[in-house]
Amino acid sequence: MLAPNAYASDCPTRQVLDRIADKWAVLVLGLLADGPVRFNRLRKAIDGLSQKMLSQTLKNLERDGLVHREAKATVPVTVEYSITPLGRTLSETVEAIRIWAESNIADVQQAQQRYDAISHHS
Amino acid sequence: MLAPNAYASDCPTRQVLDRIADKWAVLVLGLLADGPVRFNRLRKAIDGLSQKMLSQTLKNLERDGLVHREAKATVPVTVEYSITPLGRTLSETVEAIRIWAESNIADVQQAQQRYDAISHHS
DNA sequence: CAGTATCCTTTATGATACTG
DNA sequence: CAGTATCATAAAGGATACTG
Repeated sequence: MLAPNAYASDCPTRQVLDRIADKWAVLVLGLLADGPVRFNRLRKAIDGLSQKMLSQTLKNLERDGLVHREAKATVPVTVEYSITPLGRTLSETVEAIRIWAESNIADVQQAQQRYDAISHHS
Repeated sequence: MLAPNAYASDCPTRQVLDRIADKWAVLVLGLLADGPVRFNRLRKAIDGLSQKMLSQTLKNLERDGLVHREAKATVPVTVEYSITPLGRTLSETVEAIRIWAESNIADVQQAQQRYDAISHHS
């Protein structure tokens, strides 16, 4: 069996990478990892996320089998999004990235200041 | 000490997340994790990556202290990019994502086909 | 409530040409 | 070789209005 080569553009792995390389998807998945959340609640929870982008992000995540959508026949309708088992396995590795970011933000910012100070006229 | 909240737009952690949520950055970092590589070699190694995007990506990675740039005074000049210790710690967690993608691509594709089959007129 | 549809602006990216 | 500069275009995203 051939190992996929993520450096080739026609590799399906890169499609997955592209989806994950989506800041909204990462943040949505992170929230859903803690339990089911309704549409508007997600929207309010993630600062700067527009309705359009949320809708689009959720649709992609659902299509990829990472998130489950359940509409309840109330009036008005309520829709609950939850993470799937597959999505959960992904969210765990993505969580590692968030933790890295939180742990190393100081180093990164320091590097940025050094960089900006040395000519590299921003 | 306050824990950063990645869901707030003004959180520096989200800046890091945004950088990582960049498919080219992920791919470049992945290649550099295996050893130093010159500019044009990187360009050829990553399918679909234009000179402009590579240049931009490398500049960002360097500014964040994740990648080191070293110009050698040959004629013509050769520039070698290498991963920094900080970059290496990140690349290890990012590598987990690539592995996830390669391991689960089949499930994702199957989910996509199911999704597309059920109305959801693409 | 949970979206969709449309329009419009901004941003990202590609192509090309040029330089130390 | 390793870029930068410029222009053109495509894609992403926001605002607003509307719907089941």
